[in-house]
Amino acid sequence: MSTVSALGYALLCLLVRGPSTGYDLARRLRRPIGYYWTAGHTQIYPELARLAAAGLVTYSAGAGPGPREKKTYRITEAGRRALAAWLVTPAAPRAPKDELLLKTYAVAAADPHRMADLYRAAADAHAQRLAEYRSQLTDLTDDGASHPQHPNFGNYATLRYGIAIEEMREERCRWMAATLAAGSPH
Amino acid sequence: MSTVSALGYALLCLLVRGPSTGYDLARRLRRPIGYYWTAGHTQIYPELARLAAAGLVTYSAGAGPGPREKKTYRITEAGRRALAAWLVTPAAPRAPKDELLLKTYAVAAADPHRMADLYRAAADAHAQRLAEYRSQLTDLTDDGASHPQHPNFGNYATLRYGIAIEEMREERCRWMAATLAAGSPH
DNA sequence: CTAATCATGTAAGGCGTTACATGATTTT
DNA sequence: AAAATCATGTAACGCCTTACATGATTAG
Repeated sequence: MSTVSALGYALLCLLVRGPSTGYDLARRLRRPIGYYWTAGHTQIYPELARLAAAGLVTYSAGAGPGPREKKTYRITEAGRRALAAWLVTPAAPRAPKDELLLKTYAVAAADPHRMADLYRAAADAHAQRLAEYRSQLTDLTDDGASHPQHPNFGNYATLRYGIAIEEMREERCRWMAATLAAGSPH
Repeated sequence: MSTVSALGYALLCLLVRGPSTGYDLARRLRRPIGYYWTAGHTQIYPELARLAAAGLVTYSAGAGPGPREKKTYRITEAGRRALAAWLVTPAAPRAPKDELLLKTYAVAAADPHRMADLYRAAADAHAQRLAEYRSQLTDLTDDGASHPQHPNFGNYATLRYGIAIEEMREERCRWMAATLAAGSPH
């Protein structure tokens, strides 16, 4: 009984939209999925081999640029069924290791002005990412991807989610910076 | 050159507030930190040994309830300095593996009504957690922890952060459920 | 001429979870 | 009598990152 890992399903999520090489999957993982899921090629190649062994993907091999063959992977019918079943399964709750929240818990153990700087820098990083997301959202909206039937609705919905996350985090970081600065006159 | 892991700093974050046994640290990690950082005792005990070897904590041993000695750990001056330095260091950006966002990306590959059920269930889970957080926030506010000088300000700030996260996620999940339902008449 | 891109893999080591192992005291 | 709590550890295994390894083509 071969259980598929979350990474395996992430690859199926990409392959259900079209065939790819392992290299191409690594590239497609970087954007937009890379904002909330990452994997390097060293994880992807062995995982593709496992998916192929389980019959969830197939591949056709040809001449590659390097010393090895280039393999193009496709999702199978069994792969589609496994993906559809996984998609509607509730995720087991996992604690999302958030280093900034950990630092917030112990904020009293460091200099308040230096901590305020940290939150200001984090807020700026969130603002920058927000700008990227918003420009991508404009393109998708122009394509009509805001309708659930549109093939790119998944991209649209994840972006809306991501934007809401970044907005909230930026606001929280600004609040922390302001509160720390106000509470500790220099 | 002993580099301390994030878990090590998490333990220092707890020990800076007071001495604890390894068992007690596991308990204190569950709430409120457990919402955004977890560790079982099997990780904690070896990590405490490493922190002790690095001179960041010390312990006093006594008779325990089981066959082994009970050890009470305390943070050292070197530990306080290391913690303070880490707190003001910007975190390396790590992708926060979010399974629900992955499923959102591939939402088109499953039945829309079943997916709407998934988002409704997730929204309810966020609502339940919100209720817990809000009741804890009330207690802290009554204690005056909303001021940055108060010893429990760290708890207050993390809770405010956590509440903002859960509010945003609940709202996003409700939007997904409603949009999917509206887009696919039964 | 150098760097980036395309393309595929292995190996070592750290991080994290689950299972195994022991045993006294307190609560149900 | 059984279960939960207090208390500390080891071992096996899976996930993930970093480093190592190869080599053609294209862009600057």
